[in-house]
Amino acid sequence: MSALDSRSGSGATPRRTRAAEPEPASVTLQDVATEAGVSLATASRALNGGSRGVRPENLARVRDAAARLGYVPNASAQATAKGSTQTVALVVSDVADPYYSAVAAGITDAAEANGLVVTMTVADRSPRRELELARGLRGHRPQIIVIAGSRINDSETEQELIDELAQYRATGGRVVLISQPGLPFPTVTVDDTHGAEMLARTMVQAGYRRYAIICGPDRIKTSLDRCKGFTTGLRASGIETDEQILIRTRFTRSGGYDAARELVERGLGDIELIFAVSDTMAIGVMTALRDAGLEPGRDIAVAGFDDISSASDVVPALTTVAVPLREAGSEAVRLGLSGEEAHPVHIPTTVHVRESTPRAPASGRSPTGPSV
Amino acid sequence: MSALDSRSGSGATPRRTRAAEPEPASVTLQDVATEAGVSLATASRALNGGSRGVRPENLARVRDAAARLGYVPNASAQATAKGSTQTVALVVSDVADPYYSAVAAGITDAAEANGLVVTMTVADRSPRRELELARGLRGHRPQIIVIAGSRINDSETEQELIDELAQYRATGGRVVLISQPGLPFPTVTVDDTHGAEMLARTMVQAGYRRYAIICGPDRIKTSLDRCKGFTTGLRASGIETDEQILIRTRFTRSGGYDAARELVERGLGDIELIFAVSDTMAIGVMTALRDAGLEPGRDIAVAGFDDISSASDVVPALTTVAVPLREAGSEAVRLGLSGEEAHPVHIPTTVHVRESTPRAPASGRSPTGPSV
DNA sequence: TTGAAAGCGGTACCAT
DNA sequence: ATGGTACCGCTTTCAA
Repeated sequence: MSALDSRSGSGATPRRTRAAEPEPASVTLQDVATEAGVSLATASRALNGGSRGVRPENLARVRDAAARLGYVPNASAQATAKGSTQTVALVVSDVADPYYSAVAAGITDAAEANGLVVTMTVADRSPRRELELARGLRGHRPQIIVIAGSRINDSETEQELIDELAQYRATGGRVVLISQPGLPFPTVTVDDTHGAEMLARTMVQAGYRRYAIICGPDRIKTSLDRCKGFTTGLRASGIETDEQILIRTRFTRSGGYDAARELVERGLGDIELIFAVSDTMAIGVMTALRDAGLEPGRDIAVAGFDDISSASDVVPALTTVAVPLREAGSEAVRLGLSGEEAHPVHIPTTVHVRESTPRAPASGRSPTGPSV
Repeated sequence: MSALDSRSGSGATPRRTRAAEPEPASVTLQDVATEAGVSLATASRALNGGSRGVRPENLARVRDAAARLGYVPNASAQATAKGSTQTVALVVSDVADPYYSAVAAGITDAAEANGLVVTMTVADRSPRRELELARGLRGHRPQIIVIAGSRINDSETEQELIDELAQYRATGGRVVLISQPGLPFPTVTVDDTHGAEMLARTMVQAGYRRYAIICGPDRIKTSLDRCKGFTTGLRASGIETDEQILIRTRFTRSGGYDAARELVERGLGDIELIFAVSDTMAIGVMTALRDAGLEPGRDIAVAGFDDISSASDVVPALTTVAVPLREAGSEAVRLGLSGEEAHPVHIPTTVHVRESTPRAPASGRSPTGPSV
């Protein structure tokens, strides 16, 4: 019987001896070391330390013991000892929203590919909550904190958030923002402006000349950018300002509905295409048109932005701009890991032409639409 | 100056400043204690220990110091010291899938309400990956591990997964499964069977008598349950078996499309309503009908299951059964926290009647449909 | 190579 | 109430 009880003072086994265990306690590295007949340090090196400097024989011994005991290293203990974790923290506004869940998917993809685990929190579209979460997350000492939210002008909590994140960064953390440029941190943004511009150019090429543009409140940057981008594209294609009508409404489906109804009521005139700055709004537009007896895609064309799944399910399928949110998510992780203090990274968007905007002059089918 | 620092950064890093500026290294509880002029122990009690047994004056001192220094407790250190974390681990098949993102939303809701943070991982619909993740997650010692996946008969990894989870549970962890009954752990399931049955009854009441049922492979439990539930409902409402046609296909949109086309090709006969076991399939069905020159909702009724967002965007809006996945998620956390070794918890579903199944005999609008 | 031991940032028991 | 201190489980010098 080897007398190598190196544990704390007492000669008794550290674990309970005979009493019934209320809590089994999980296998520790020390257990593995003992089982393998090596020291704690060696066991640690064998299981982690890259196995460098451990005699092959011992290496095998330790690995065997670990497997036999079902040992899993305690991540928290590793983190305290090393001073760094293997996690990336994510703050989104709402997981159930396809926009954010796509981003989250991209982030988990990239994170897992790098051996990181994602801790996800939901800010519920509240800047204050976002701040609280950032603070709490700091306690977990993640390698990266990614915040994907629709920044709204709220300078009050904004400064606090910046301070919080700055403090996190000061201790070695990396912050990456998604779609909320203007803050002093590396940012990944979707190229809304350019996407909208390309859509406009494509529509003009398809033969449309007179437009109604339905957008949301200007303080929502996403909406503003898409709106501006679209008009820029029209102008660049030679469409005059007096051939465009601009309507401002809520950034929701019913906002789109109401705007389209208003449009119909005051007379569509010779408008050929209605562009709504989000697919959701565009779907509201379609509904309103139908309710007014107009058939979208036949009587009047409609286009949206985002390429949500409904966009291709709707009839006629909606022409829109696909936003690679998943890529935006992965890119955020990449950016965080790379340490670059890069300028805003722009994620390109893609125009998808579908049945809601048939090629105006010709009578053929839509020329580009990939899926229906 | 006490020379006991052998850390990497050399002794140059001052442990405390004389005035009020934060340090480059992150603030520790010891820093706060020193700043407040109390012991580590007291600081710990003041900041956590429930403030019981700390003189109000010191309590304030410590809290002030903490705030001044921007102290945030190190979650990993707390976890190692306490032996338990404040996290719930979630394994989903695919975050981007609305089904799972809804579940995830419910879980984060409930978790955050209980002061827990969620670590989310994606199994990518692979049972093997699910197993690996479960193992890795165990290392984080979460309070609960929730697995939301579509269990498929894969007894190979299944046993390994059970072993892994059992080991986790043996050390005090809680396991909760969502929608994959049959495993020896607390489970939350959606009441597919009953929902389908209610849908059938509702449709019969609405006047439909002859049905086609399109379902997926029987090994997908969800599909099977819905299929069975529907036929049970029909039978209970007095619909004879020879008034039903059953078609088996893939559990996808194109599966629905193909099945409906086949149906049309071999003659719809006097079929009045097509029920597809998922909305996605139902949308495929609608497309196929249209392609065959039939107008869904007018020439023939269509119903689905899930109430995905497209269901209400499609025209005509799809009659379906809403599945409260978000509630299923919250319920899972509740179940995990409660410690009940409950029988499977069933989450009830709700029938939503919309335009795709107009009340057959009468000519009025749909009687129940809440939203359009 | 290997083991002993000093932490990492906290918690909690034990005297005082 | 408060401070001293023995851990928690693991990493990483430092000597041997």
